Amino acid sequence: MPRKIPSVTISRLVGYLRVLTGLEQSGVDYVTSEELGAAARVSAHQVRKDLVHAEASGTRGRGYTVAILRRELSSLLGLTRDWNVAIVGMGRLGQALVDYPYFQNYNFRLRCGFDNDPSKVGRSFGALQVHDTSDLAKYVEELGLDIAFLTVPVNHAQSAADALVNAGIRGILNFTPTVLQVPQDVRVEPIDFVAGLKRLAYYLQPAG
Amino acid sequence: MPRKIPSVTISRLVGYLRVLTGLEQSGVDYVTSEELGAAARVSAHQVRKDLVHAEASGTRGRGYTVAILRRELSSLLGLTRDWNVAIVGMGRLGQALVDYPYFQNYNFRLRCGFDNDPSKVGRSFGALQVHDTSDLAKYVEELGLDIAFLTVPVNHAQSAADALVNAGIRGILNFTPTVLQVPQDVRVEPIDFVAGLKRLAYYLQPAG
DNA sequence: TATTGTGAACCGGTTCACAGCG
DNA sequence: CGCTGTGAACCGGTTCACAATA
Repeated sequence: MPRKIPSVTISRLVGYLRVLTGLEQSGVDYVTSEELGAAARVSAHQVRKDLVHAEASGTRGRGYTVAILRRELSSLLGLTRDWNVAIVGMGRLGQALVDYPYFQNYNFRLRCGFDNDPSKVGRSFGALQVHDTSDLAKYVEELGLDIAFLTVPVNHAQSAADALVNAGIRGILNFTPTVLQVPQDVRVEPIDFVAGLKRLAYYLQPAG
Repeated sequence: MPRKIPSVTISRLVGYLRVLTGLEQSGVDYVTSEELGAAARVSAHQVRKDLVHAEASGTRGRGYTVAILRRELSSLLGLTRDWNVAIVGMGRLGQALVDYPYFQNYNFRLRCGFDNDPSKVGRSFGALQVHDTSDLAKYVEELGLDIAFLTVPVNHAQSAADALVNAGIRGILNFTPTVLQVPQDVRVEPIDFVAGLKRLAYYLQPAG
């Protein structure tokens, strides 16, 4: 029974997993909470608490076994099964995401793109075929789409999100600078460049 | 004297600012904490506490004056002055950011790009000229660069960050899936697609 | 009367110190 | 002996109820 894990812990677990993947590729066998924390910029205390939360365990006196811990976190985070992904909005950003190289690992499968611009529908970008947004529900069914990258212009963001929800998509990676209004059973992860920039601006101020 | 504002509050203030900008463009004069909260998906209590933190104030019985509040938040967040921005790494993603339309508002000025690929140095993407990464310090000085978008391949991310820090950049919008190690006086805001996706995967699991 | 502003209570994550154990 | 695992203390943000006020 997976106890409730704080969302901020989930974020950090994602970070640890990345470090572990690197370590495993480098042939490292064991990590201590100290080392893992240094790489992820988190205290060793925090690392241990997080890992207990995740029901992962190490060896006292030696540390955590990289391979085992990596597998445990992968599984906890749901990264052992395939996830079918679509790009909604094939503008500049959507196109750039088509061959963004870091999705390949981790079983995220880019299945298709959507756009409502007739000049794009039917085309392909790289290996990715573009369908008409009005056929969303059909392809969600056909390809078993789980997740959408939302890369439409801001003013279409909410209506596109509504369409996604109606089509049965439950996970949205929201690249538009908006707060989407979605039902509770739909999860939105914001990827907000503009918000990030504004936060930077605040902290760069002399008195920030 | 600006008291210490929690970083999570800063993030929400950025959200309120966005809503306020929209409201002002729609010609709305007043907002209540209730309305502002609904739009930003935050409780009205929270909105009020945050705004007190930000030393912004409203009118009892009526709400907050949109124009005033917008100005107060803009100023608090450091968005009244210009910020000079460079793109470091002119790959697919860097190129897509060149004409990402939502930076234009808010006084963020894209000044130039950097790359170490000779075939890109000297070229322009849109209006953006690309310089050699080894000339970073020179252009930081010359153009008064404040902020860098880091869009290089992962394996170059840390060394590029080091170069940025040495050149005097104090704010980095980190688009690479890595945790950068930087001095305390440098601020990094992560924009991490892959981490976002992994979080989605976790929450989309049946028992997530 | 409607809505802000705030002190107090609450809650939950973080830190700490140390016990547990290989 | 070294490092994990954990109960307890701490701290800070969130929630709440209500007083203040336009």
